[in-house]
Amino acid sequence: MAKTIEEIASELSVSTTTVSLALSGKARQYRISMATEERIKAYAEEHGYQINHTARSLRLQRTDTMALIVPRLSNHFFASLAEKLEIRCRDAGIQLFVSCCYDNPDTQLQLIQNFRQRNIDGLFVVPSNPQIPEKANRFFKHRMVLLDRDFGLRDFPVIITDNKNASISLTEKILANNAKAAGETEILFLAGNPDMPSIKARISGFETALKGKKIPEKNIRIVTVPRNGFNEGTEGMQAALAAKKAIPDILLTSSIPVFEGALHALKQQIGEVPATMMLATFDDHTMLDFLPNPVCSAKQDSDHMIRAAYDEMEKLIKNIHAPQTHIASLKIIARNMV
Amino acid sequence: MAKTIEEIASELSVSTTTVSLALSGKARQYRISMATEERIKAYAEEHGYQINHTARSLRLQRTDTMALIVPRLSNHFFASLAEKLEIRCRDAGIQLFVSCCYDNPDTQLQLIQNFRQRNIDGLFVVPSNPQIPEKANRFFKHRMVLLDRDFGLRDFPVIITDNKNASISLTEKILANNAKAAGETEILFLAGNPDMPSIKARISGFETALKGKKIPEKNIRIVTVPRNGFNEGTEGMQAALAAKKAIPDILLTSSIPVFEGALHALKQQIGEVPATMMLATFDDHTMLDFLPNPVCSAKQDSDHMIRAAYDEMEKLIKNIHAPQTHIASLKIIARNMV
DNA sequence: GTGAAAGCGCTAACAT
DNA sequence: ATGTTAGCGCTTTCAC
Repeated sequence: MAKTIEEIASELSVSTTTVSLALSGKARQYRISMATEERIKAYAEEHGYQINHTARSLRLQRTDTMALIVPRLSNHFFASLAEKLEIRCRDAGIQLFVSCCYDNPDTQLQLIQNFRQRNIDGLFVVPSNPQIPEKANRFFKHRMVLLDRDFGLRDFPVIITDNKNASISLTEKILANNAKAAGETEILFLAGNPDMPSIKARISGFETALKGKKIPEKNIRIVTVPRNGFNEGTEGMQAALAAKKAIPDILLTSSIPVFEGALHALKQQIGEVPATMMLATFDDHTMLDFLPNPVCSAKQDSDHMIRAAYDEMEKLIKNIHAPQTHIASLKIIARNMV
Repeated sequence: MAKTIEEIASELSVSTTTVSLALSGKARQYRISMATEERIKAYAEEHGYQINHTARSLRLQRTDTMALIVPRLSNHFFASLAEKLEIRCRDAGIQLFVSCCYDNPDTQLQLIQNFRQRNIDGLFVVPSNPQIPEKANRFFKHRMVLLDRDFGLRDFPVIITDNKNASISLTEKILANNAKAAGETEILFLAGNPDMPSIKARISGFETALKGKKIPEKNIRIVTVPRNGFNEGTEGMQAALAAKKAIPDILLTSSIPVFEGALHALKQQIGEVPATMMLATFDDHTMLDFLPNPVCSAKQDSDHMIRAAYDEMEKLIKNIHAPQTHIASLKIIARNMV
């Protein structure tokens, strides 16, 4: 084991108070003499003293630890959130636990309980259903910031993106580039879990944008799948192709994994992704730049989201109860189109 | 605050010993009566008792906490490692800290010190240089598993992939599909930080595979860049194009970010990624399926790596000092080629 | 079958 | 300017 404050104290024939104060930089405040302070610091340095954070946490009732629960890290958007939040926390002296719940409410609840037992100071969570925050609140009296999904819980800070408007922009952008006659355009929106508010908003924006666009009702299809995953994207596209022989001219997807799954199904079923098919998706990925198709994506502003999320958490830590909903705007990125 | 064992004890007029034993499932072992055990458990349940992990950790000198340090989570390979390791740890009752060091040795050292102070039980790290493990070992007496990079430190468990052989396979695969005459084939390998053993092995495999392949020396270019990043990929490709007017017929890259950066540069400089250019990269990505080019990738077996890593850590925790080097094999995935 | 008590390492109010 | 000490909540040895 490493040296303790008590050992240092006895070896230097001073009290633990003195050592503690010197090492925590409170020497001035408590009028420890410069000489003593220096002597202690030098000795600690020499022997590689490392504070025991566990003991400190127990005493201070604060662990300088927070947690982030996301569905998956293999979804680049969440990985990016995690990366940025971890760095933001670290800058504040907080270490971050990162967990994946696969959008399973039971797993999420278990994680929350686990984090409660570990006395984390705050929780960032992408809630998998509207009940989670209420339940979790028994444990974290409002030391909780909700990310990415707005279930209308105004009692907590919520950080989301402007999905409806982005969906409108995305749809309009792609329609503006559509070479086909409106009457003959087949358009398909493949959307993950429609119970999620973010997905609801994306669908709603899509419908809004299509109003009065002269595309016949029968040519517009919205296929929802239970999750925003690759397999679900594949299955959704298979189902869509089976239901109607026509291959869509325009494909929108609600996330990158669904996008990938859908294209995978296309390759499987018809041997290729027709190069003229217009593609649009929520979230962004560099690889989209290299597809031959016209591709349009809606990139979330994860920097903004994390900044807002941490700011809200700081308010909670300071016991300021004024939860705000932050709506970050998305950026539409178009490739191979005007 | 939540109820403590002491409160429960006094409210039920039993001792803290009894409560502790009942709640930790050691009632049988210590011959607590069934009746008492049930009474305590029911009471704890009813009042939502949550163990205080901090206090427990202090007492047990064990936090049931580990940490993973990777360069970035925005690199899908590392995100995938993190996701899998977190789940593996959680199954074992361990919660995982995940941190990004951006391959900065100072950051990495700071993180390691921080984790030492937090008394984590074990550290998984992608070392950013060969000195890190030695330095970190002052803190973690061999409770450390090294991932992805083999600096030849046989004193620690190391989990890597068989980069050299994969590089040979990758190169041979793409050459076998090369339609051009060997004498006229321009081949470029764009490789991230050549100080990293993984990159060294990839370069070496590339060179080995090219021996006796009749491609003239002057047509083979290896451009190294300081990091396995997008920007570095872009700059590397720009440099390659500037140095020689010829656009390579075959492009290999050492990672997905470099791959993306390189293709980005191509689009910028010559307006497109020629559809006949043969592409090969280490690591894998679903999106590669959708490029029009012949594309070949070497996918790491992250499941295997994480399993091995955790097994090695378990040995260390049990004070079995028999560090092994695990070499996971890669899978070559070919698209638009035979 | 159950209880008393020490002690993990730290902080900070209070005493000197 | 520095020292004494209680106590954060838990586990476990030893005593009864």
